[in-house]
This record gives sequence, structure tokens and C-alpha cells, in this order.
Amino acid sequence: MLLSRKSKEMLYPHVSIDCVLLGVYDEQLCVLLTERTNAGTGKTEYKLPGSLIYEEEDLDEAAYRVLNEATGLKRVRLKQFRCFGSPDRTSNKEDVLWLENASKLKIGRIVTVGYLALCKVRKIMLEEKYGKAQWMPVANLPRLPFDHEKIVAEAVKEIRVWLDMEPSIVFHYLPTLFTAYQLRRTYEIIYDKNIDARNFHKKLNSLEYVIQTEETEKGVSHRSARFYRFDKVKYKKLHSKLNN
Amino acid sequence: MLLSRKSKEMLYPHVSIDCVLLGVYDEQLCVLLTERTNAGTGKTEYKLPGSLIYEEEDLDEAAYRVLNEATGLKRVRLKQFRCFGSPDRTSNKEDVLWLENASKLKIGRIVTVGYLALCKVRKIMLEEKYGKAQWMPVANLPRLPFDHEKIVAEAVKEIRVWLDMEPSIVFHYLPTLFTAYQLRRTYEIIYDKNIDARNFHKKLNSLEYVIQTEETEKGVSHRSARFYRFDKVKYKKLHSKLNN
DNA sequence: CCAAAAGTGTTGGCCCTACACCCATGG
DNA sequence: CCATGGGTGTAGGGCCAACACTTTTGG
Repeated sequence: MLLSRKSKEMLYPHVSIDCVLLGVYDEQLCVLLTERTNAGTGKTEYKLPGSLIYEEEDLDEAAYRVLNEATGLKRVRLKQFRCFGSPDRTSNKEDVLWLENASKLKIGRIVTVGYLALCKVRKIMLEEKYGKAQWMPVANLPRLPFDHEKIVAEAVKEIRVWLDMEPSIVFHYLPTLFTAYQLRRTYEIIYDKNIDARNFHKKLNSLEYVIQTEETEKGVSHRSARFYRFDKVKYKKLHSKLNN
Repeated sequence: MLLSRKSKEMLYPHVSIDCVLLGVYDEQLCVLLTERTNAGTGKTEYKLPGSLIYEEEDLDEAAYRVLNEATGLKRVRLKQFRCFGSPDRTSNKEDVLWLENASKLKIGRIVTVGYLALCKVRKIMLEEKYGKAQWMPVANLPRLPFDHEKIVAEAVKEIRVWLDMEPSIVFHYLPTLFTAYQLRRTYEIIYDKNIDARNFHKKLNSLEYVIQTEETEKGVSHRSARFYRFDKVKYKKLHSKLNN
């Protein structure tokens, strides 16, 4: 079936995507929020990056579009984690007005699909054509529209489960060469708990897909830390074994 | 905001619910499928119990409505597990025609939300006002409309994860008094693997929320098995501790 | 030589796995 | 008395948690 150009470009005003892009920033678990200006008060408000889907767009595709519009990134692993569809999501008139303005469509009810990613966004990307964005600590969020606060809370629970099952996510998040401390600290912040450094080292060294390099940190005023790297190929072999 | 009677009764033809009701039947993991008659060929076909949602209906609410229409049950624990929204879900014209007929609405694209339950449905319930239903083994499904085969496959993966996290689900599935064998067999069928009986007993007896009773099976031509029961109160105490 | 962070080993507990035989009951 | 399935114990391995000191480096 050929699609008319029109249907490819038409929004489907019943289903939206919201992306919870998490990252560690300033020693805190943070979520990327986009800015919008309240038409009435002129104040700056924040929301999750999101969008209605297009008539002929797959959900995953729409999620990647939102990710890209918000961050410029393309190759981050996104995971659908939950659908939010309470009819009173759109009970706040201000939120609906804003959305009708932005989409030029009459908005009734909207079901939104939540996506999740762990992503490193350089500061440089925070001013995108689709609006400014800011990292905000999940423990201390501003008031968010719709049920975005609930969506963030669910995402934080979910990312922990996800990381347990797919550790590769953190390694793609970290730089190619990383120290044990960086990795441990990332876990500590995401799980919001302390991790014993010795046990952590032991475990790290037992992972076949984490390779010690001979390189070390430079210019630190203490014993320099060893760099490790993630071996994708070994990881994939081990994981396809696990899923057999 | 007061809702007009009309909006409460109007279908929202963009989002639907599909319920994957799983159960153990005839020593196999089965899914409940409802029957429909193909208007063209007159043949009996099968599909997941599902429905469009109403304009003012919460997703969970809609899922319980579908459950109840298909089985007469009300108090089963349902879990939202995933949203399916590929635009080519509705690429099969027959499926769309059937749905337009059933709903009396013009159907374009539909995003569906998958719900999952482990439920015991007595045979007596298989003829409901909303159509006949049948248990069919998930390992040997007939051709299903839309992407229902994919939805079932995802649900089967998901129920295993869910049971790992919330064992109470199985206990509500079994009769109040159950034998170790019944429980073990249920796990074996759901996980599609053998479980060592001795280790299973050991584990069962270590669970504080599973209580040995003094009652035993009657009328079996071998040593009679002890009945156990599930202690909801103890279970809840332990689980609220875990989630702190 | 001092401050700061990196790195390292052992123990005990818990849970899982593997594995073989005797027990109670009905027919 | 036999066929059927119910019930039990032990040993080894893996994983996790707890815990304190020595090493390296820059300033």
C-alpha cells in the first residue's frame, strides 16, 4: 500500500510518546526536561521531551524521533517501559491548551507511551532547534505537566531492573575507557545506594567482557586509576548463551 | 468536570486493550482465545479477548472489563505488560473489516495495550454472552489476527519475569489447598522446564508464607500428598519489607 | 612527608544444584 | 504384594556481604 505524503506527515492526535532520558549529572540521577514558555504567565516551565506520533509512524520510530529532536542523538538504546492512559491525564486545561497550540489540533484524550534511555548528553546539545533542554535531578523536580512526574518515577524504578538484565547499557553510557570508580559511582547514583569498593572490583574483574587496559589516569594528585574497556563481542556471545 | 452520558458510552477508536489470559490446561500452558465467525468464509477463527477503550475509561478499567466479558471473572490480578503500535498492525484488510463491523466505527490505526493474567477459568465460563472462548496451547496456536501471535509470545516471556517477582500470583491461581506436586507442576509448565522435586520441597518448606496443613489427599492409590495453603497476611508483610 | 584515592583477600552465609532411596496407600 | 507417586538429606559450588590496610602519586 502506498502512503500519501499527507498521511506520513499527519499527526495522530490520540497517542503520544514521552521519553525519560536519564543521565548522571553533577553526582545526581537526572532527567532531561525541555523548556516551554507559559503563554499566559510568560514563565519558563519544564516537561518531558515528547510528541504525538504521526499517522504512519511506528511507536519505536516516534520515540527515536523524539530522542533525536531533544538531544541530537540517534544511536542510544531506547526501551518502551509503560503506557499511561488515564482519562484525567488531560484534566489540566493549561496543559491541553499548550498542546493544542503546539500541535494545531483539537486535543481530547491522549494515551502516551513511555520510553526510557540512559544517555550522555554533552552540554553542547542542550540548545537544539526544538527547544532548550535541561538536566534536572529526579529527586528534586519542578512541577511537571500531565502525569510526567509519575512517568519519571516509574522510569527510575524501571531503569534499575533493566540494568540488572542488560549491563551493556551502562558501558555504552560511559566513555570507551573508564575507571572502576566511574562505573561504581554510576551504579551508586542510579541505584541510590553505596557499593563496597572491594567487592565491586572483584566482580568487575570476574566479568569476561570487561577488559583491563594498561592505561591509567594522568595528572591526578593520587595514585592513578586503571582504565577498563567494554568488549562488545564477548558480551554478545555470553548474552546469547544466557538467552538460549 | 461532568461527563455526558454519551462520552461515557462512546468508544475511542484509536486505542484498544488485548488480554492474554494464561492458564494451565491439559498439562500445557494455554491462552484463552475467543471465537469469531469469519463473515466471508463462515469459518471459526480465534483472537485474543480485547476491545476498544471507551472515551472516558482508564486503561486498567478497560482491561478488567475485557477480562470480565471474556471470563466472568473480576478479581484476577491483571498486569499491563506492553504496548503494540506498529502502523501495519491493521494492514490485513480482513481484520480491519471485522473490527469495523463489530465496533460500527471507521477504523484507521490502532495502538493496543497488552494485559496479562494467570487465571483459572472453569469450563462453565467458556460460553459467555460475549462469545465462546477456548483454551489453546501457546505452543500450538492457530493463525491469529493482527499481531496477536506476537502479543502472546511477549506475554509468555513476561509472565515468567512477573512470577519471579510476585509469587503470590501462582497461589491465587491454585485452589486454596494445594499439594506440592500441583505447585511444582504449574511452575514446570509455565517455565517449560523440569524442576527437581527434592529441591522444590526444601524451598517450599522454607517459605514462611506457605503453611503445611494436616490435611491430605483422599482416595489416591498411593501415599497421599499433604495439602499446603498460602498465607496472604504473612506474604504481604514480607513483601512490603522487600520493597522498602 | 602528607593528603587523597586506588587497589587488594578472606571469611561466612545463603541459595542453588545434583543426586537415590524408603514410605504410605489402594487395589 | 505390588504399583504408584510422595516425601526426604547431604555435599559442593557460586555469589554476595562484611570488613582494614598498603600503595601510588602530586603537591
